[in-house]
Amino acid sequence: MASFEKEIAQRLKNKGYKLTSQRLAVLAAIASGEGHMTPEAVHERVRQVQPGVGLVTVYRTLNMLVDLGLVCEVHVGDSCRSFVISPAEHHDHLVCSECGKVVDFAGCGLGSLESRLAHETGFAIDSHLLEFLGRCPSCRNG
Amino acid sequence: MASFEKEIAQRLKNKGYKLTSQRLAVLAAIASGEGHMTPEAVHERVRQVQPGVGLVTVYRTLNMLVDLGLVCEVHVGDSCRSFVISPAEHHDHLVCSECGKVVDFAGCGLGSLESRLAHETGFAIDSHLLEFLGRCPSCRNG
DNA sequence: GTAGGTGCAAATCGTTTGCAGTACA
DNA sequence: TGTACTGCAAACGATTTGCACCTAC
Repeated sequence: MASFEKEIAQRLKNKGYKLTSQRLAVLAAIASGEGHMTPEAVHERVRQVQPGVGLVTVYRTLNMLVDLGLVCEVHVGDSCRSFVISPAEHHDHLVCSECGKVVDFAGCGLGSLESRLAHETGFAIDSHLLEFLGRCPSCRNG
Repeated sequence: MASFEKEIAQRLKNKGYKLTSQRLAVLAAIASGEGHMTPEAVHERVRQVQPGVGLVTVYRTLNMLVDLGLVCEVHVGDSCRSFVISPAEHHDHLVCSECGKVVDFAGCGLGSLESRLAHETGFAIDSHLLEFLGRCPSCRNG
């Protein structure tokens, strides 16, 4: 965990941000969650550790973390603005429609489709958003 | 256009909805737009034809049209809730990050990835959301 | 010591709901 | 003619902003 914090501190410093206990708490809250979390849910979890933290701070911190690439948004399902911890590299999401659990995966293999589309439409493609929606093993059995 | 309206009227009737001038205007507004449109933008365009139409009606109509499968949502980019005309079959989107133009495409070829993920993670995959973000030919040259 | 971060309350934005009048079937 | 649709205003929830105090660097 110490090295984790050091890594974070470094990334914050690189962008001119300061490392505060609130920011660590927000990050820890998201990291400890199994699935995507709404700002509200993050706030609730943060308060269990640091009761004084305001919802406003959670919002500000979330925006900062997205800017840093430490967390990313999930779109699929109910809420349009939920957050999950983001691995450094490009990845996509597999989301459980019942419990909200999120599994990351890399190697979406969209390269050839991307080339085909670029060729057919003339678009210069920069990025993509890919999310699968389904039911995770626990929810299938439950 | 007449056959277009007849088709729409039929689909509305099938679900027990009535065909009103406001609904046609909303649909026409979205259909005439090149790209994805926010509820606000749809409202503005509708008012150019029928000044009296309220934003509330636009919202209600959009929900109804999504329910009918006549329009669908776009997630990528700035706004989380924009709408485009939807072809009947499953399709995905290619969105221009500059002008907002949306191109539909079918045959995303995600079947094998889906099977692989289902096998590796144990998820029962129901659906997916795939959107490419890039710059369209006009915006590249402009 | 200073710039940036925090927390509160209030403002703001997007969206939905209640209700009386209106229009389609 | 009756039921569903519309439009207004008001309510509502989520997110942002202003400001005084506090804290990491």
